[in-house]
Amino acid sequence: MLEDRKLEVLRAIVEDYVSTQEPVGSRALVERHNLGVSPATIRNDMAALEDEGYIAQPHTSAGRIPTDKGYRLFVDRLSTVKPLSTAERRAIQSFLDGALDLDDIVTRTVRLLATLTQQVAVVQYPSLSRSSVRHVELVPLSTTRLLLVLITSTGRVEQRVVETGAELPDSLLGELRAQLNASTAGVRLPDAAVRLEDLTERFTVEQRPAVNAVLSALLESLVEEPEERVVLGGTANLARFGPDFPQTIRPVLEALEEQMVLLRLLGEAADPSVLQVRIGHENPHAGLTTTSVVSVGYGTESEVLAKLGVLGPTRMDYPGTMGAVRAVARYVGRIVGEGQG
Amino acid sequence: MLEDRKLEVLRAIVEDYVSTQEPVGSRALVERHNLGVSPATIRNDMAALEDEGYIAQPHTSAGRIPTDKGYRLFVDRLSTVKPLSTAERRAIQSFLDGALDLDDIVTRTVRLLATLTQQVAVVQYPSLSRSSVRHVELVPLSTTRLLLVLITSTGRVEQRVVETGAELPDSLLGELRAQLNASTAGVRLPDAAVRLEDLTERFTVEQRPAVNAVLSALLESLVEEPEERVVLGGTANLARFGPDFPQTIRPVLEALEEQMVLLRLLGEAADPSVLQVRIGHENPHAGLTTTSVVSVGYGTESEVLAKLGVLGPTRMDYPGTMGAVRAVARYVGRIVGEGQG
DNA sequence: CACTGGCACTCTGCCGCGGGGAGTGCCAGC
DNA sequence: GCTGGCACTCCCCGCGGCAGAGTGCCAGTG
Repeated sequence: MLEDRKLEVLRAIVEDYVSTQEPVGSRALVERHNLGVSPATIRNDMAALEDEGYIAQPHTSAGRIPTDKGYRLFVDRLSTVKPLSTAERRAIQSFLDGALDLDDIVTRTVRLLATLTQQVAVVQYPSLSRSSVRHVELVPLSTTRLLLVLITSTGRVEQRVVETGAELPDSLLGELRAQLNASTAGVRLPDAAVRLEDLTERFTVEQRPAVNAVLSALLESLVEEPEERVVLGGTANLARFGPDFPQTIRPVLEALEEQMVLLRLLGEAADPSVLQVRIGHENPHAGLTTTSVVSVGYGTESEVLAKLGVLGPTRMDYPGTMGAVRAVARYVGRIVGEGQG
Repeated sequence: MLEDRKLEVLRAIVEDYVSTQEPVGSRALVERHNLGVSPATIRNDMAALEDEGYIAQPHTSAGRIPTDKGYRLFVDRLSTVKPLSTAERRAIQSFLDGALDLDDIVTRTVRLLATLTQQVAVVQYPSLSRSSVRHVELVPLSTTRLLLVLITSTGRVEQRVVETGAELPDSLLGELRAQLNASTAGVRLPDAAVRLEDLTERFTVEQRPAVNAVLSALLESLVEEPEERVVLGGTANLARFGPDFPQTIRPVLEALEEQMVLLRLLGEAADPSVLQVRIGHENPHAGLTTTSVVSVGYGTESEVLAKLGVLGPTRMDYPGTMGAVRAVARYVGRIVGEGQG
């Protein structure tokens, strides 16, 4: 009984603090939530919760605010993901259905997430390594330079300029193009890299330098998993961060400019198909300790292709945000999945 | 003599205000700049400048700050573009020279501009309409869908999924690909659009629906000049905007999320090869009235391919910013120009 | 034993006050 | 036309006091 009420108190504190953004005291707590006890009793519980590190006082004789640990408990045990309203679901669908190509899908998704959650949205492009080769194209730019274009099953297009060193006649180019496509089309990117290995031998010694230049460029595109691109939106919502502003927002904006940081924010979940919540200090970046990240993978049923998520102040509406992130991920996954066929 | 000194006073006010960010008074003015007169004299000049609308007082008995009109005069007649130091020039060069492809060039440029000016940088991708067709590629996705890839002379790649409606056998696909390339390769984009017009007639009536689907998709890519993409960076520098923060930064962040707004910010100069400065209310966007934009076109000697620029508070170092923007534009123009060959 | 009401205490936020300082406008004088 | 001087205005800052909110503790009660 006692333990239960303490948890209930913590839940109430989190909810009130999230909605009012002000430290919450014992009196206000009993008034808003109908816990059937007096403020004094609540005070005892609060003292205990504070001892255990779930809440804290900004100053003596102020109300309590949740700590990161408190939010953690709230997310893990005291809340359930809030499903979206049907109106919201319909809005998501109609907003995403008009998308033309991959760029468009990603752009729309990031906007959608941002407006839905009123926070900063982050969407990663579908990963190369988990998609397969659709087509490889070689386009001559000059006698010794050509453009290598790699098209993947997710609709992504990678391009790269290759210096062949030696001259590359059209006939050879055609042959090479045919060979490349024959041995890689429909194959997973990492596997395709393997297939390239013995391709050199099918060409004459004179041809090899140029061929090898192309091959190694393609290999890099395939293997290096170059720049896993990340797009973000809704930065204007940072303005809602709070009054202790400039110090808070500066490092966040800086962090958001670094692709690497964004990738790490989304990354590293044991099972990426499960909603992941990183709260405050749990984040892998020093500038984001007053910030929480809600992220999840998206893709087909069998596979996660990339991740998306939302970033906001630790004091955020976790159930709502988690619901929105999960719902958007499902829709996007479905759409990207279709493109797979 | 008198007029000259008044201008000198205005110049001094702008410079001091930019560096201190505080209203500047008559005493401080004579101390820092060695105008050979007394504060009382300066006060008379200031009163005149205020009457004419070049400066204003935040409150009675405070110093003066420049108005938009004051900055305008400063930029037009009282300052010269400040050339970069050789160290800076060298840094620009080495930073941009490592670029691999067009994406990379643009990304690096935007970072460079942001760090150089300590402000928000905006770079537009080289325009399609001024470049020419390098290659058109058709890649089958399914029996009735294919991916159209357009590669331009600036290294840009446009992709689009086409629903052909009817089935499109490989042989026809090859024929169509050949025809498309034959009639458009090396041609300016708008001109290429014209060349497509009579292409339909070379195919049989049964083939035409599918062919036309492809043609119209390509036409759109060529003509519509779809999404002239704009990239920005250095948003963290918004944190330096000032203490009257949240109200100021919010609309700016919102404006920066709109591609259309960014385009208009850069756009619409009579001669885009000349540095353009938009000060405060001169901007075409309501949220950016406390903001100035310094922009200029970049490209080859004969042609402007796109624009880039910097956005910051009206209270900015105009000579330095203008110098940096101009220098970066020149280097980028040179690099993009090389790719033209 | 858990809960309650009461009480004393602490700290914040806010208001009004007053002085110092910076800056101005004006005027009389050189 | 420039200058020094002077009175005036207004902002900013620190101070003290007061109300309010919240706490911790304690003694009392079912």
